[in-house]
Amino acid sequence: MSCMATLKEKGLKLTPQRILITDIIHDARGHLTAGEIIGRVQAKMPGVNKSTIYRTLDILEEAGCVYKSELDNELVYHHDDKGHHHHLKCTQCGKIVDCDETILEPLHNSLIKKYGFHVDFKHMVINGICAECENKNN
Amino acid sequence: MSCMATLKEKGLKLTPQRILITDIIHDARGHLTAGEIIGRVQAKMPGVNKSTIYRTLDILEEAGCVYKSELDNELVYHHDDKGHHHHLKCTQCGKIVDCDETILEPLHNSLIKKYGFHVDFKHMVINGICAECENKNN
DNA sequence: TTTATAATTGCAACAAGGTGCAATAAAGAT
DNA sequence: ATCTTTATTGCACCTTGTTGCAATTATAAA
Repeated sequence: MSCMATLKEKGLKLTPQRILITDIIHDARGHLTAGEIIGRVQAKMPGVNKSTIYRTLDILEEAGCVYKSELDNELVYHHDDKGHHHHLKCTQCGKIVDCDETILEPLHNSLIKKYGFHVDFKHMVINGICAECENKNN
Repeated sequence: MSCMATLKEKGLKLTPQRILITDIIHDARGHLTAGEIIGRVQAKMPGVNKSTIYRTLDILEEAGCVYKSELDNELVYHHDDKGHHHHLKCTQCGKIVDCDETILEPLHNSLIKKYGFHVDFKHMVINGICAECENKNN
């Protein structure tokens, strides 16, 4: 539970809402959409406002406790300690395949060389056509 | 103006609204946000509803006349004939650097090899830290 | 030129996410 | 245990984008 400690170090207050939200993300395996988080929070603590939840998620993200990415025009969050990985999303069948981080290393390096640009490659979502759909199409 | 021809071939109707929207994207250099398009359309033809505009943009995208991408949680559109390129967006200073398509070729190939996944690499937005900000930080 | 028909529009309502502000509550000081 | 300060909450409202549906209009046929 170092998330709480991290927040405290930043001079942030440990409110019941924040503790609950952090616990929910901790307990989840894989990612949760903002909507799922809102549902789970309000099930345990009715009356918590969605803006509180969005704000807390932003704080946790900035503190490095949680990663935020975008899937299907929805924000998704997951806890730090699952390791970085990326999502290959098939725009035809909707299937999502996880792929590991190393595949983006070469791109990372060439962008630094050519543009001095340091990419933030955490849980990217890459759209395209998966192997099965590609076969069906041909 | 082959956009209009393309729409006609698909059995779609050439309404004044569609013609205006298509012209505006044609006339623009670089990309336009959805909001900018809505503003320009309504300046020339007041009363056109935003849902008409969003729907037309989707149709034009599916017809291959226009490319849609996402910049800063906003949809941006640009006309076909500017060629593919990508945007490197600095999350610190907000600056956007265009980079050319070839830089993603190796990734494209390795995703096909490892996962059989055919990435749709049109006008991606890649977040990170630009050279200048990186220098300032150190 | 009129008519038939299917596509399209505008509208109203909705969903996700974000923001300014007054009321509230956590945390340290007394 | 109480007070003070400052962060945080909830609220109401806003923005971008989407959707179902009745009214309208482009198009092609008569």
